[in-house]
This record gives sequence, C-alpha cells and structure tokens, in this order.
Amino acid sequence: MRTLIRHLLATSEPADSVTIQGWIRTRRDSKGFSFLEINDGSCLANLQAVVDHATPGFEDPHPFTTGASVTVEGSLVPSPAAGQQWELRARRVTLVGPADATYPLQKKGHTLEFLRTIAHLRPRSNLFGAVFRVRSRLAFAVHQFFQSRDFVYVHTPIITASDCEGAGEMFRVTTLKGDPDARPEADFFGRRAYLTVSGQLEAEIFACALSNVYTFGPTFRAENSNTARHAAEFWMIEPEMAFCDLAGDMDLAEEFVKAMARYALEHCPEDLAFFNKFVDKSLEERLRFVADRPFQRVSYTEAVQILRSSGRAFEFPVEYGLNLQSEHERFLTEEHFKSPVTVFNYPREIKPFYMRLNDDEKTVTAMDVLVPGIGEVIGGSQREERLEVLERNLAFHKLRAEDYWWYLDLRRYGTVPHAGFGLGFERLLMFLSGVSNIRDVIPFARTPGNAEF
RNA sequence: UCCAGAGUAGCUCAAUGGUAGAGCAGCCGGCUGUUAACCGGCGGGUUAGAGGUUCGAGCCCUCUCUCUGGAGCCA
Repeated sequence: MRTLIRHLLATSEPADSVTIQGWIRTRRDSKGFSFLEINDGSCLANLQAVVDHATPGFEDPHPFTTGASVTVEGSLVPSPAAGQQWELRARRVTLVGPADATYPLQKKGHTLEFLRTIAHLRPRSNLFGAVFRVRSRLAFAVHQFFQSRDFVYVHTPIITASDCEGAGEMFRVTTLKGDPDARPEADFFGRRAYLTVSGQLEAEIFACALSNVYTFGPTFRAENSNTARHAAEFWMIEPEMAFCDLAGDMDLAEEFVKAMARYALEHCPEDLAFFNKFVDKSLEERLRFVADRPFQRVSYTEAVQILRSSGRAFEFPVEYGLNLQSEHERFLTEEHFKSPVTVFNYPREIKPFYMRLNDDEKTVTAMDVLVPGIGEVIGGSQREERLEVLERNLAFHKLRAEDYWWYLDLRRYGTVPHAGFGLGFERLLMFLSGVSNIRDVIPFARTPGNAEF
C-alpha cells in the first residue's frame, strides 16, 4: 500500500516495509547503485531512494530518467549522508511510465515564461507544486474563515442576464448561429445572456434573507487587459453582510487578509520558505507584519492631501475627483504608510451606482484595501439601502431602473443597511506567495489570445 | 488597447554586416554515498515568420506573430 512522501519525511522512526509512487526528479549513478530523487507532489521535498543495480526491476537503470513515474518498495532508514534525514533503501523498483529524452522539464531552473508554455507539465516543478498546494490550502482557509463566522456559502449563477455594474466587458453566452443580437428572444434563455462579472447583486439578495453570506467562484471579464494582475477568468470571494455599515465592512476585510496571511504562515511553512528563498526574499517578513499590525485607514480626501503634500512628482495628476492611479496607491502603501492601507469614502462620480451616498452628497461609502507589492486586493462598499436614493443613483449613472427591478425590490421590502466586498483569489495568492504574475497562480490562465490548455 | 524591450540548439544564453558557439539536458564511457554530483567523449540549428537593402544579414529596414516590463481598466 502506498504512503505519501510527505508522511514518510515527517516520521520519527524507521519503517521496514513501505511503498512510494511518484515521478523521478533526477537520478545520480554511482558504480553499482543509483540515487533516485522521487517526488509525489504531497510536499515540496523529494524522497531519495537508494537502488542497488541488482535490485529487482532495476537491472537496467537507463529508463529511469527525469520525469518517469515509478513505484519503489523498500525500507525507510536514516540517511548516512548529509542532505536528508531519511532515505528509502529499495528492495523492488517498478517503472510505471517512462519519459524519453524529449521530456521538457530539467532539474535545472526554467523561466516562468517557458513553464507557461507547458502548463500541463509545470505542476511537476517545485515552484508550481508549491503554488498549487498553497492555492488548495488557502481555498479551504477561505471557507473556514467564513463558516466559522456563521456566513452562508451562496452559489451565485455563472450565466447571468444582468450586467452587474453597467461597466466591464462581458463574455456573451449564446446558442445562436448567426448574429446573436438579431433576435435575442430566440436565444437559449429567451434573452441576452453573459458570463458573470460579479456575484455581488445576487449575494445581496441572499444577505437580505440569511444575514451573512459569501460567494467563492469563477468570474469572467472580457477586458483586453494585458497585465500581470488581470485574467479573463478568475476566482472571486464576495462576502455580503446585512445590518452592517462601512466600518464593519472594513473590519471584516482587514480581519480576512490577516487571517489568510496567518493561515499560510502556519499551514504552508515549507512552501512559503521556498517562495521566500527563490521568489521574494522579504515574503515571510511581510506576511508576519501584515498578520500582526493594524492596517492604516484614510479617507480618499486625506489620501489626496497626503499625495499632494508628498513633494513627489507623479506621472498622473493628483486631484480631488480623479481616480487614484497605480503609482499613487503604491506610494501610499509602500512608501508613506509602509503597511496595508484601507482608503474609503470616494467621490460618487468614479464609483458604481449601488454604493451608499454619504450625507455630504458628494462621496460614497466605497473602500479599497491596498497592500504593498500588489496594490488593490479588495474593493468594497456599504450598499445603498434607501429606495429613493438608489433610484436617483441609477439615474445619475444613466442606468434604467426597470433593468434592476428585483434589486430595487430588496429596498421596497424590509430593506436593511448592508455591506460587502470583492476580493480576487489570485491576487490574494500573489500576495501570499510573492509570485508576481497572475498567470502563475492559476492552473490554466485565461488571458487575451491564450486558452491553449 | 497604448508605450518600451525581446525572440539564436530541448532549456539558459553568447556571437564589430564576414566560417553560428558555450553551459546544462540527451547519448556513450568512467567513478564505492551522491545532493543542481563529478570526470572524459559524441550528436544536436529553417537564428519566430514573410519580404527588403547588401558582394555578403542572427545583426540593418518593413510587416506579421509571440513573450516580457510599464500604463489604462479593475479584482
């Protein structure tokens, strides 16, 4: 029966008879015997198997090349040489699947660009094994965070007829052959349909019934964005809380980011140490900092003042009423505060219709969480719960109220103050791993012109 | 989408407009415990694609494609 390498390496006692199965990372030959470094993906580390050339199944060592899959039976013993605590003394070796000389992964380093072209093999590399183990762990941590706080997990639809914000390019879903706009009523759903850009509006529906809810699922944007931080398909986490204001929303956002940093440090130490060594040498220090220290909070107005009095020459102008640019956000979080920053109360003109209008009638209860190295990871707000104000907001943003009849119904019947935010799971992973390209934290990246795998 | 840079062996990279090369990987051999093992030998090229300038182009020019960095949009 097979034992995962992770468990064998964590053991405290020798074992007389164990079986491992995995892929050969490298083979080193000596006279009469060979060392096989075997990895099964259960952890970053390999298990070294020592195989005598007389071992059954290993009479010819040549097919046991990098990339080949093997089964090794033997005894786990303390290693007499430096470099590893345990090694497997083989009694029987079976070549499960050979890998010939065209196997593209080598034991030496590859560039991330090259590995992206072999997305079907890159999980077998140290870096991507670590990234996707951490991704899995953190997905679990997301659920644990919300479930332990009595949030209800809502599966919002992937196919939707509503354009959440009246902005953002959407992918069309249609079964029509010709022009889908010619007769939308003849289409599969009897109307125009798209892939969702956000589950927020649907999450609000459920928050106005189950109190605290969250979504965690794929989201799609047809924007022609070519950056290291954007993908056409990504996973978004969207909590929504009834009877909650902006302050409570910011509290939850901060608590969430801290909890994720803590979880990674605690549950993925081996993979994080690898990132810290090969990807970002300040990663662990930064995560501990984020986990321990309170985030800074400034209003948009204060942020503009800080930027204007910084004496810094920015490429883009800093002026009340304009959106903060990447360079401005980076200055605030990386240089001025040197800490995650939550910026709140933005001018209503630059934010969507559903955000709650403040008493000054100029700003809305928006908030963005900025973190060093990544920029914006969270965008959220308190939602407008007053029917007549929401109707005015729709008009202000030149949207048709009849398209949002069900959304307005939430305000007609038992409306409550409520708030929530959206967080890109991949951006969170970039922050927690130090990996700087979103294409490298998602198994199969969907970006403009790229859907090979 | 805009600006800048890049594309040479399976991989990482060299090569004043003048004979395309190295390391690693692979193959063959050596080595009694290796750790990105080491030592010796061998094979490996439509220089991203198309066109142009030139006696001669990997190198200069034009277009296309791809990638990278930055920007916009955002999560």
